[in-house]
Amino acid sequence: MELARQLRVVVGVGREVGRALPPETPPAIVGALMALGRYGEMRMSKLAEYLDIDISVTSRHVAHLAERGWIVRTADALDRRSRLLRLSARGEKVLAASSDRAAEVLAAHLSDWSDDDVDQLSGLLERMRLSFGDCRPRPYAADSADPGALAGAPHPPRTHAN
Amino acid sequence: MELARQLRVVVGVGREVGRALPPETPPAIVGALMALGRYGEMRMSKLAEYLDIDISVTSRHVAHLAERGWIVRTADALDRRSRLLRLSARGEKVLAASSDRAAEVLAAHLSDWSDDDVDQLSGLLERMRLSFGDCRPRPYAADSADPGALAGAPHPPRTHAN
DNA sequence: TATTGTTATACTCTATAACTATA
DNA sequence: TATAGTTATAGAGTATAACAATA
Repeated sequence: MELARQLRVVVGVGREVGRALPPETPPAIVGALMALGRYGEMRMSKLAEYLDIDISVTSRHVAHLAERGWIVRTADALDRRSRLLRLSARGEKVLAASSDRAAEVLAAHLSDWSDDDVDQLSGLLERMRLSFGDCRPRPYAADSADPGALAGAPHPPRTHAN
Repeated sequence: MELARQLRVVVGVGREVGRALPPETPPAIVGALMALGRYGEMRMSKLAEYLDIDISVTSRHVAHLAERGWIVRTADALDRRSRLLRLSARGEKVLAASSDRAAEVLAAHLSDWSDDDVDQLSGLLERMRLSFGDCRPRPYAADSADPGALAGAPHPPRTHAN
């Protein structure tokens, strides 16, 4: 599976794009902004799912965003344990600036790519994301000799759209 | 440029594949093994270029590989400052095991992808790598007002293939 | 009792700078 | 003087575990 090696390579490309970002908006922060900008208001657990990182890490990123006034947190009427997160006006501006910078770097390196090529790659990556789905670290690393662990209802019922 | 956001996504997928690797072979180490397995014997600076990381980081990874006997280092007769790196027999085995594990994870998530789809994505990623070329961190972050910095012969002459 | 989110801690990975040896 | 590589140090990013508040 040659794809495995290519994936390591893409991580390198991601680093390169990240290096071009200003210090105020490191890659992980921009990733959080992008997720909120693309999918709109959501709660912490959902953001962690989009970012494919543990919720504890997400919590720190969100604190970082809130300290700078880039997001607003409103109470979730249906579950007072959590709050809903969305970009503020300032957050939108920071996101736009970061996205523009990232796009510049990509455009500079991909100058000989046609729009179709870029769209094709983008589409395949989006599809790959969907194929991977929610794949954050999980407490079980069980091999096949643990029939009960995954049975039953591993996920709690969702009481409202999020 | 939607592609910028997709790139963050791929980084997440890379993490997911990395999480499946055993602790003895963390993702960065597997990346080094893969580069040596794919491109064969090379010197440190060339490996750093493939991995898109600073040579100091590469030095530590290589030390890690050497301590475990996964590579052999032979003298470079044309330049005694550097040594040539290549996989040992044990290194080949470790690489094979790691690649297999990574391939398993990918296959599990991409079970509904056709071979053509995978090849297409793999090809586009390879092309993207070539488009980015050598893009490790550089000491100059100069904007356009520095005409002399990049002129002349920025790279030393290559006295032999590496 | 289970779940959401927070905090403390440790580990992986990478970059910068100072240094040695060789070209 | 310049380059290849090493080591020390600092920082970003993430995972694990213990915890508080709510369901």
